[in-house]
Amino acid sequence: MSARAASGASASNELAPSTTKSGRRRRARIDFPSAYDAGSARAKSGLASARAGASQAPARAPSARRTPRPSTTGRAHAIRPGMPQPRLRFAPSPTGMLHIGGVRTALFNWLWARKTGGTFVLRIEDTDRERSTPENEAIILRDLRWLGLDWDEGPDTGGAFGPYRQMERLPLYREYADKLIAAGAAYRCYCTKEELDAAREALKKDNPKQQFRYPGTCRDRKSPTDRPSVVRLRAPSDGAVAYRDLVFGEVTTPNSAQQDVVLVRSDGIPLYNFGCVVDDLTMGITLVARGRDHMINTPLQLLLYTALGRTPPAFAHLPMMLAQDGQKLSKRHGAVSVAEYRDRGVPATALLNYLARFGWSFGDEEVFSVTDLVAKFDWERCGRGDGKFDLKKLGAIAFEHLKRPELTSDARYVELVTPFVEARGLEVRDRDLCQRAVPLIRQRAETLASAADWLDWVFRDPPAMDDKAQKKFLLPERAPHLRALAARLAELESFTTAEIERVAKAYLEETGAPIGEVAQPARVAVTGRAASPGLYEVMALLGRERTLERLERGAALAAPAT
RNA sequence: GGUCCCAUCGUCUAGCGGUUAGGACAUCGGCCUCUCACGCCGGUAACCCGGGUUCGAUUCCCGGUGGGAUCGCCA
Repeated sequence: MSARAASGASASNELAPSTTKSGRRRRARIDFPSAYDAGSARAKSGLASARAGASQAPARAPSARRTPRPSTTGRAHAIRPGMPQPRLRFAPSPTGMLHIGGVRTALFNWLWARKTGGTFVLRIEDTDRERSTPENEAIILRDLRWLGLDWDEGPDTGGAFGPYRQMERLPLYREYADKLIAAGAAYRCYCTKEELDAAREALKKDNPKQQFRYPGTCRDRKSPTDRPSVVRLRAPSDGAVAYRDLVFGEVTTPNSAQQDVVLVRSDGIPLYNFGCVVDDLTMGITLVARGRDHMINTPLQLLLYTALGRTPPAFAHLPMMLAQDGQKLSKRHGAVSVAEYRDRGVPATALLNYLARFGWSFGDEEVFSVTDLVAKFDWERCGRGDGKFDLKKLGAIAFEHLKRPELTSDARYVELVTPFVEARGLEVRDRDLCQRAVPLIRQRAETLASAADWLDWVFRDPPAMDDKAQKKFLLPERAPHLRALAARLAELESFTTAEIERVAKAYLEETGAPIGEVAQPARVAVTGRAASPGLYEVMALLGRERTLERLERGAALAAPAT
């Protein structure tokens, strides 16, 4: 890695060094009693019951948890004519930066939407009023745009299913909460948070290992009071919920694991699980793809769909992306915010490529353009094992994207690198010059920041002189070589790489000077560094005037006029 | 502790009953070479353990162990 860094000057333009860890995967499986999983017309499991509402899934799946292999023919998520247009969503909470775990989730949803011709919805889950801010929302939108993950419906673009911010949909939650209460699937609870917290603490003191469960105080309360109340789910205690995850296969959870969770706060604002269900329902979401950390919420949400008498969407959970030490990815474990990678010069396409390969694979292929990804993505190729984020691998992918013209054209490269060059206090006045320089540095930069460093001498006049390089190569006895070379180059008819090389070779042959005693000093004179693209290419790029000027200056530095 | 999930090189992964267990990153050699790179060649390196099923398990089943997720009027 260190090798690709600009050796001459600033060193750390590379992505951090690091280590990573393991992960594994396995085949996936799909379909669920969802109206949207097209495949086999799976029975809409006995939903619809209101009372203690809950689908009585095959209470306790016998054994066979690991579903067989997905049949090529009956893929629940297969694209087939006649099925409703897929509607996917990414529902970030504006409580912080957009981080790479979230981007991975957004990406998979986006890929599927784009691949199937479906719709990608951006929904802002801002019901945590303590932490949500408009600033964070703006940052999330900005970063998604930078990544190119465009949405068809969202808070800024609007759409037929809006509004797209949960705080603007409060009446809807109230309506659905009332439905649940009317159906007996939920009830008002007047217990205060303080009372419950106290009880929770008491239990913790008594029996730390036991899980606190709402005691059911208000479950059968007959007389409403004037006190503030929350809406609680009347959770069923027997039976089980089963669904077929597109990635994990069949998942069965006993209802005994459920609790009378709070659905709506006393101030009328819904909690995650409820708002999420109401929105996915009312926004017509057909497939919910999200991180595995949400897998625990799915059975409860399924219970809610059932209680509401509605068909749930299909679900796909993605394995977790952990930090290199196996811990949950967070600010404390390396960079997690998208903005950070962008600022470090990782091209968006490279970040997307890396993230797509995380939990998804396509044979032995490692490098994909976004177009490739859209064409090749498939839930079936998603793995199940959690993985660890590997900065080095991201760097390698970024390098490939920057190196290959088919992934980043010369013109595109110029666009991408310009801000980084300007950040160094330089001006890219001559775009054409920059574009001609790109081929010379492609195989040397892993990030755009590094690329800008490699380009420094192209735009800085005179070039910044590296002390060590100057001391080592611009020796007094080399000055004559530089002057002689300059003199010969001055005579050249066409100042091209081939001609320059011809003249240089001839000079070496005639004088018998070791190439190292001429080329290295010349390189330092012309670029200010001991490491650079090929000397002849560099000179041709700079042109005769600047080359001669720099050779003379180098000679002067080597043998100061006395 | 309850519930859910996972388990192939250091890392990301391929594998879908029979392979010398493949690729990529990383790492170690070498070649190429005007420097640095790129590239090329080669090396080290993995099926968590135990039972089944089977003529044959990395692959299927069960158990164990290990790891992760989650148990809030957060999302």
